[in-house]
Amino acid sequence: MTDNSRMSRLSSLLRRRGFVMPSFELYGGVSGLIDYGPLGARIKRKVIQSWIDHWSTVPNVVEVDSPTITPESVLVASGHVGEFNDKMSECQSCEGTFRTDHLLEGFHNSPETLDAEEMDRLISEKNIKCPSCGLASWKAARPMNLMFKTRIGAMGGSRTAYMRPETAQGMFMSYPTLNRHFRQRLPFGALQTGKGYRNEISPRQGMIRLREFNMAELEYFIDPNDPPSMNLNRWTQKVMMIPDTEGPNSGEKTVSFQEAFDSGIVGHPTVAWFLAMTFEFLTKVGIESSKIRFRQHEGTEMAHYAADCWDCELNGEHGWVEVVGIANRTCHDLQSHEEHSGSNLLKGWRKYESPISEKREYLSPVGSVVGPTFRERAALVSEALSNLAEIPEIFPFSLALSDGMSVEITEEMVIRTEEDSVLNGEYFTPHVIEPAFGIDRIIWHILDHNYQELSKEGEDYTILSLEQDIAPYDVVILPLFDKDGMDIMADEISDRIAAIPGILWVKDASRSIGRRYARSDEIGIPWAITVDHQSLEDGTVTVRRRDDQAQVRSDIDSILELLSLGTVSTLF
RNA sequence: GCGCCUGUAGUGAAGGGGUUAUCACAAGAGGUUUCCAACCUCUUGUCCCGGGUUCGAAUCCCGGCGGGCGCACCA
Repeated sequence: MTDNSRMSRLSSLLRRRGFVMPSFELYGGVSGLIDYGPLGARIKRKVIQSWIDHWSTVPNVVEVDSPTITPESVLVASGHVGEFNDKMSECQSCEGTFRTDHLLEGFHNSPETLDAEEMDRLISEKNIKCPSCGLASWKAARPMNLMFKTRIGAMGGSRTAYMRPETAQGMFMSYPTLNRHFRQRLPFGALQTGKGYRNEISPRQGMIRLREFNMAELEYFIDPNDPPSMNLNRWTQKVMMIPDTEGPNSGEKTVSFQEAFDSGIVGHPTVAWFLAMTFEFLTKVGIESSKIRFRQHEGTEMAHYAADCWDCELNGEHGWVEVVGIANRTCHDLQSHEEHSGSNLLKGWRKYESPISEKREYLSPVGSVVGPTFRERAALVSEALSNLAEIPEIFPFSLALSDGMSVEITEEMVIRTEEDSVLNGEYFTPHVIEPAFGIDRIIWHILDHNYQELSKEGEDYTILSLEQDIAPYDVVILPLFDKDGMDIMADEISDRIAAIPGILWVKDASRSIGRRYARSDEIGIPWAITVDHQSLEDGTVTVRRRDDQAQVRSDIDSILELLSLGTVSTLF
């Protein structure tokens, strides 16, 4: 089948030149898994490095690294196991698929607690009909588990585990370490890049829906009473924002980040700041700003952990695609981990502006009287005494215990005590603002937005106008002819470039010079150094700029210096 | 997961129950050439996998795997 679309030409290029290709093709391939080839792997590494550098400019952000294999208990607490174990029922006549517990709503108090067999029995007992075609013939309910399950330990004592569906849980696990590292002072954040896994029902669209994918996430822990904000005027561009259509600001807006926050489109100052930071990052790595928009989640599409979420979407050959989610996860994760683990290390400390001193009066039980009088219930009496809101003036009085009984307290059972307490602050569970980036999707859009199909002297011509920081090579070395000493000089220059840290080069000496320029333009090498006859005489070479094919001649020493500084463009 | 379409060198395609599967581009070696895919010679390399039908299957049939689109799903 002939497919002449721009997307298929771009995909062919990516495969042909070694950017990305299907994995395990020797054995037929596996859908949802891709390889980055020699050029793609370079780009991926550079994008991730740019991402780390970008977010590391935020004060109090550090990098961590945690395992991809995650014990089940962690993901039970985070809610992923529950969310992932939904049963699905499929209609036999129209093939509509629905969550089984949703079908059973109204027929059972807590349908989500039933197992698959009970669900199926209930479905047939109640003669539940398909919402789309109205018939009642269902296939057996099946669990839809989108996590890859595995076991830690080979033999009987092994524990159930899953490949992580997000890197975030690793950062929550590190919270006590981070809190200590930052000396208990919020806000602070941890970032992590790495693989995440989702056993998608039907991966599609090349690099867009993968089963194993590269994520980059930042968990920024804040005091909800004092959320950090930034001067948003640093970013002047206007961007498209689509607030929740059910919310008060519905309708597409084109606003600056400052305007978005001032007008309440984005309600949270830290979220607004992160939207702007996200925009800045994407444009820095070569995403076209006109193809960026932010869309707020509807209440119904919100993840189980989020109170508010903005997606950053990019427009490309696949339409608008979500590439970043900026979620206010509130205290959901830390609180849930606190409850499930019983740890008390997942708190933040909020110091009061001035200490609160409190004079408190209470009745202290006299053990030698209370003990013998109430025996095994003495502890309940002590507890009830310390919980008394007001101290009775008249004895004896009746004291209600937590077991529902009351006892009579006489004067000699207690001593009236006064205590001065000073409260300097309080513990609370920090909130988390999380920007989560899908690196593969971003890479696809970098390639898409920079893939230029041009015409040069009547012929098709392709340039990949990658940013210098993202390009797979910084420079290509081209001897005009591979002889007469030009070959030797090219090798000498290559050796000197190889000694510059962080600069990647490639030499190409085969076929005509025009063809070699075309080859390097096609894979996005920003600069070409050409050694010609004049080079042999005076030590100068030409530098060619990929994007407009302009050439300047300069001596090799200054070119190498500019290359190491990343300022070759000042030559033009 | 369902339905429709689909799978031939690195890429894009043509063909097709019968000797050795075709073309372009790309790639490698050599030649030529004083800066933008030129040209000449030579070279490498392909029918997704498994089963069936058949004297014979890359071709027909079935299944699997992969890809595209639609439906469903999508933290």
